[in-house]
Amino acid sequence: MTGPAQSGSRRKPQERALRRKEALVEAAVTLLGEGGFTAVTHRAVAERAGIPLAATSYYFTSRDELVARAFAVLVERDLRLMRASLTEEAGIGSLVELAQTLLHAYASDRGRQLGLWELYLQAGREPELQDIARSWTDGWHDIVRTLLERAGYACGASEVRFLATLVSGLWLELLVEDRPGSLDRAGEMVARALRAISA
Amino acid sequence: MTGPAQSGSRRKPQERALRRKEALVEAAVTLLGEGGFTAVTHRAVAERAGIPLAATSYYFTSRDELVARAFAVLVERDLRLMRASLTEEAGIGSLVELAQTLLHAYASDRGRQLGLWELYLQAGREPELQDIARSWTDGWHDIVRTLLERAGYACGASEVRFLATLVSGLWLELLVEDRPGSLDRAGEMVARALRAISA
DNA sequence: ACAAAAACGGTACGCTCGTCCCACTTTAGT
DNA sequence: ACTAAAGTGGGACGAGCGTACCGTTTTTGT
Repeated sequence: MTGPAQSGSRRKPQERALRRKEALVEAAVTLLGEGGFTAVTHRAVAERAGIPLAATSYYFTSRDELVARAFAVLVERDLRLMRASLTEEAGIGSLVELAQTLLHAYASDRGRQLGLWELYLQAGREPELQDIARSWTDGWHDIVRTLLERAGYACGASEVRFLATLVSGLWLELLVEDRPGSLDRAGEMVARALRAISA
Repeated sequence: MTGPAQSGSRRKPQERALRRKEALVEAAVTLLGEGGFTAVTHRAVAERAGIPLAATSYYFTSRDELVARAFAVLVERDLRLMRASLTEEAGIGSLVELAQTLLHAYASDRGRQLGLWELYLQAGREPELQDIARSWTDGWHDIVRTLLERAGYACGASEVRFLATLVSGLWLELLVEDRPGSLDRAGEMVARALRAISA
């Protein structure tokens, strides 16, 4: 029942337990990408992680907590991945190309991205997810900021928001309806936004 | 079981049946707004519509079909509402004010909007919903186009996409995380986008 | 060594879900 | 008037769900 693992701990948690808990979150993340929010069930997660069913209730007091944890991990990982591909390719080509690289990287991981947006949207209904959703937005804005700074653009908070929001919209539309030529048009729009900022 | 109501109909459907089917869709729309995608169950819909459970299976071959129908209705209604508030207020103030009016109207119907986006996102996984999702985007673009034309802006397909996508992103962010001052910042960004277009 | 706490895992409860079955009533074409 | 189709609705089935129970094993502080 109520797992004493994460509540009032009078002893330090064991190492294997931490690994198992991590494995559960990992399985939840995978399942979220494969089948969306509804696919993340206790049984599916347990089976995917190779761990008995009861363990999921032991490590997480509820399914919501497990989902929230998966959301947080997914956001963190997403931001890290974005930062990584950003530092790698900096200075190679134009910002537009970089944006396309980012968008392309996302398209290769469609299921995971859909799951992430799904959880983001869920945050609109469940206050417990709000903070994570905001941290995603904030992190993304930070990335856009450093990107603009590095390229020598003027970037107050307003400019950053402008570009970040546009790319988010672009990216979501690209993800849901993948129409032919969307990528090119996306690049075109980013270019237009950059012109608007530099002016 | 398999309802012969919508398949090979050798007789014309009865009027009461049509009303009931409509009532079911209406209930589904409401429930979607209240509790999101997962709240639209056969039982909940039937109860809300004041109709026995079995009827939901009679009129719709599956839950997915019911949800898809609700999605279509929601999109159509949403576009109509937007067009309406658009013709009403045209010429009153600036485009920025108009955008704020639109965004404000949406905020007043938060649950419904969240449900709509939820279904839009779901379209990324279920091909049956793709067409509806695209018709939403297309309809929205049309609205932005007439809006721009009326205000005397140059509006090729590129300009329309630019503004429409930006506002979509704005709008979603406003909906999920409602941070203080978001509305003002949204107006600011729309103004910037319009400057970018007119230039 | 020994208790206490943590970890473990098989199992079961209670519930809700989508869907189906089937007997019944109403409607409409002839 | 008759008959076949359409409509109706109570009930049930099987599956999957979140979660709790509880005896067992392992770890840990003393």
